[in-house]
Amino acid sequence: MKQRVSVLLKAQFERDVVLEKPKDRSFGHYATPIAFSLAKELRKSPMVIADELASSFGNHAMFSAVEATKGYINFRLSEAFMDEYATWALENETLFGHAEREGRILLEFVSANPTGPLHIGHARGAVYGDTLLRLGRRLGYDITAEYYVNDAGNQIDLLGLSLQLEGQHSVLNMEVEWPEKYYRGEYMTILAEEALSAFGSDILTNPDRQKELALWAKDKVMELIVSDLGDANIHFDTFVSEASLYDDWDRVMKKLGDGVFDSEGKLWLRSTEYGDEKDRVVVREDGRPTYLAGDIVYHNRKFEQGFDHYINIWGADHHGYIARVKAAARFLGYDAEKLEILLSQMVSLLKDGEPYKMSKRAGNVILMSDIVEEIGADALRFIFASKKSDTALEFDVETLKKQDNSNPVYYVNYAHARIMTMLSKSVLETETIMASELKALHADADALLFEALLLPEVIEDAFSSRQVQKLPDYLKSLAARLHKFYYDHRIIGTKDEAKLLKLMLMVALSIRTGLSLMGITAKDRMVADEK
RNA sequence: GCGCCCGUGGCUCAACUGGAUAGAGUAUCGGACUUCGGAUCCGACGGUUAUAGGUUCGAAUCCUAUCGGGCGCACCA
Repeated sequence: MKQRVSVLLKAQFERDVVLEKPKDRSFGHYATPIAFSLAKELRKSPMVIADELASSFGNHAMFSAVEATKGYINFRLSEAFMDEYATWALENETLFGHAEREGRILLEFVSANPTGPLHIGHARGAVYGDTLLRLGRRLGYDITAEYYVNDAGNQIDLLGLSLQLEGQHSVLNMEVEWPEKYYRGEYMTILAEEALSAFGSDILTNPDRQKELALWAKDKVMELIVSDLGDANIHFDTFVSEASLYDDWDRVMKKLGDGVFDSEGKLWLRSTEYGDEKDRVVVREDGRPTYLAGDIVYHNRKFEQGFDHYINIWGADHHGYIARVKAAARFLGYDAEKLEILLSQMVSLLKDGEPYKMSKRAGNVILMSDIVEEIGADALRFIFASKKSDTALEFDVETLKKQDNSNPVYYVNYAHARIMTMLSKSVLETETIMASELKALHADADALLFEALLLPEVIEDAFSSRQVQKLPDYLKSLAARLHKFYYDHRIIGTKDEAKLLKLMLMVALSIRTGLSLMGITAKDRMVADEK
């Protein structure tokens, strides 16, 4: 909708036009401050320019009014235009918000180590990534969701060791000496028991079988992770194993060319050349590759697949890592601009205003699965998508359990359910409702219709700015308008029933579509939990 | 010490990326049910946008400095 207005204005004014929504809707639906930027050039006051531009506009079917106010030019969309757009949307639900964007994007996110179940920090990155994925796909991009599995390196050795010790300690009741760092938690006990029944006790006691145990365990842990993600409606297209990449190492190293050099018996990446603080070790003295080596081969693999754009979502604690990976991309001969790295910041949970207790059982972390169980996947997704990903988030789980308007998921769902209830109570046929025209609406209905039609531009804005919180913000505001409208105006049994129900259908469509882009299924009925 | 992120009513967050009177929820106080779901709605209270300068028609947003907080500064991932 904004797109169409923008194109029209660009043609009319023969230049790019900034289009915004007036703070006060009584001014109109859209506005442009173009007169301010022309003022200097034309040596005239913005007021005069705005007046001239507005009056030169003439009549256009898309607008019912074009007016200049205090230097702004305000546009009011015509009812005919909005009715036509709404009718199209209702008849083409799956196309509503679609923008025919082209381009193949590789989106890598979560990529948590296969050494334990997902915690709450992973969950934020997961929700952020999956929401971006859904938004981008809606716009038409061809996006592959990828998970990089770090199944090589020290942490896998440590997984094998930890699991043996756990087995000796809690399954075989042996005395063990714990190292300084090891993996722990309920899942380790369960894995140890499983290992015992699958392979016998030797697997838990024989140091020579640690590696074998580790490789078995990381697959098990991955199953756990995939299941946790699935519970939140998050699914990946591809999983890339770090261990499987090293066969390619020699070839990729040659490709790095001058980007690497030998010193002190080690191989270094000359990352300072591209702004990194220091050069980084890629292969240690003993010949073992560092984590960076894997990431270089992995990113080479990404680029060789020829996507148009690459997005990585990393925990904010990895921000220092960005420079070296981008440097590697350039040494490999690729455009580092195509590699976009987004950060997802820390999460801290509260419960009744107090810090959420990390359970010993879980291994002193807050598990994603525990929170999903406590507040539900919908609430988790909604709240995690509600704040800019690159700033720290703090929220209280108790708020998300309430069933009133302090809980945004409830509030938005209730708006949808209200509409569904109205429709079921009306005697009108769908055809009658759809055949009615959205015209001669009062101001509240007009405002609600316009709000409902904004979803496509919210999707566009949220995806292109990578700020997914714009979607939940919009849904809360649309739901609020709906609730108020419902309170102020009766619909069933009035002479305007058909067209107002068509308006309701449009609002419901935007809510349902918006929620689905956050991986949440809109509710048709609200059922109170039994206490 | 260096780098990245951040600082907006008591609390949790917005503000169309430089635009009109800085908006929601929560908390507190006060209202609205013979009507489609009151799981809702309305009103009041609450702000020098951390501080100080600067840039311009215009700044919460951009620049500089200071203060405060988080994260990082591995041959760990």
